[in-house]
Amino acid sequence: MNSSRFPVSLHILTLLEDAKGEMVSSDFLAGSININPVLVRKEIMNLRKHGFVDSKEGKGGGSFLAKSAADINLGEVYKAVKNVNILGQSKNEPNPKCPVGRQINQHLNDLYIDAEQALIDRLSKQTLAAFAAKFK
Amino acid sequence: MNSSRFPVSLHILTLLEDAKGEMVSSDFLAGSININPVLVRKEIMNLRKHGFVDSKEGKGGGSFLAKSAADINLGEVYKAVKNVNILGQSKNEPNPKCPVGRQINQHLNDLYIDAEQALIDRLSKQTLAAFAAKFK
DNA sequence: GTAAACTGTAACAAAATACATTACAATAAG
DNA sequence: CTTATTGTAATGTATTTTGTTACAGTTTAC
Repeated sequence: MNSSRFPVSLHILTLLEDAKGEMVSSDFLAGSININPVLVRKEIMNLRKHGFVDSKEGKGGGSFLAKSAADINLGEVYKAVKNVNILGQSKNEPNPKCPVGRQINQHLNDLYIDAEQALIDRLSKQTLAAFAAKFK
Repeated sequence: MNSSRFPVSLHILTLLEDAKGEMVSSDFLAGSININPVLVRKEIMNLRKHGFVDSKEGKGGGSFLAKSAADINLGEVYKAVKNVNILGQSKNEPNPKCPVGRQINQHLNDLYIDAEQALIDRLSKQTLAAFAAKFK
């Protein structure tokens, strides 16, 4: 997917933590983030798939954290949300007749995995609880 | 700019290191990377601006490394190329009436800077020379 | 039991971004 | 003076991201 999924997801999670277990509607979330409610629901679908939140349908429904904010770290959130390579896509097909072109995707990939791990390690040091506490 | 600037720049630099100081034309580079020569020249403009390469116009012209590959590390290359936030853009305007919306961009930004620094630190451990040597 | 407030999800539209192409002036070599 | 090349602008095309509309399904409350 896209480029603003992490900020959107973190914004959602922060609002849910703020709500202290109260149901929060996708319309309310969308209003704070200032994006379309359908996008919020799509993002919530993903957060739910990863066990961070749960939702209740019907009148008075909405979403809420499925586990304590202290048990969610930002590295996990990042992993739940990222699907593109951090250092840029290498979707193109380099020239296989060139020794560099032939091997570069493999080497880039190795580099990506290593660099991204450093990023995730850093993010994992911060919990959602700690992040949300900054808004107090 | 875009998502494939880092791989393209690194591909260029690797080819130039491979060429051992010989001039390499943007057409040749574009052929290995399999993108348009104009994009290569634009990327080279940036690499030149950052002192990694130099170019010579006219017949027989092309580009070459402006300093030893041992003195270029991948963190520098990353910094020369990245202009979007690593964790995604937060270009949108969250609702200023919401306590979370009002402050989130500042907190996201702090997080970005911290996380990106971890990434850069990791990338900085590898030189262009070491990366290019993998293609031997 | 039906109206209201929601979620879930698909289909489509619009906007933004990235990438490619064309064109051509300027430069340098031979 | 011809040829190969960079530098750069302008424009077109494709891809990706985001927004919108629509509506079926679920739950609540009266």
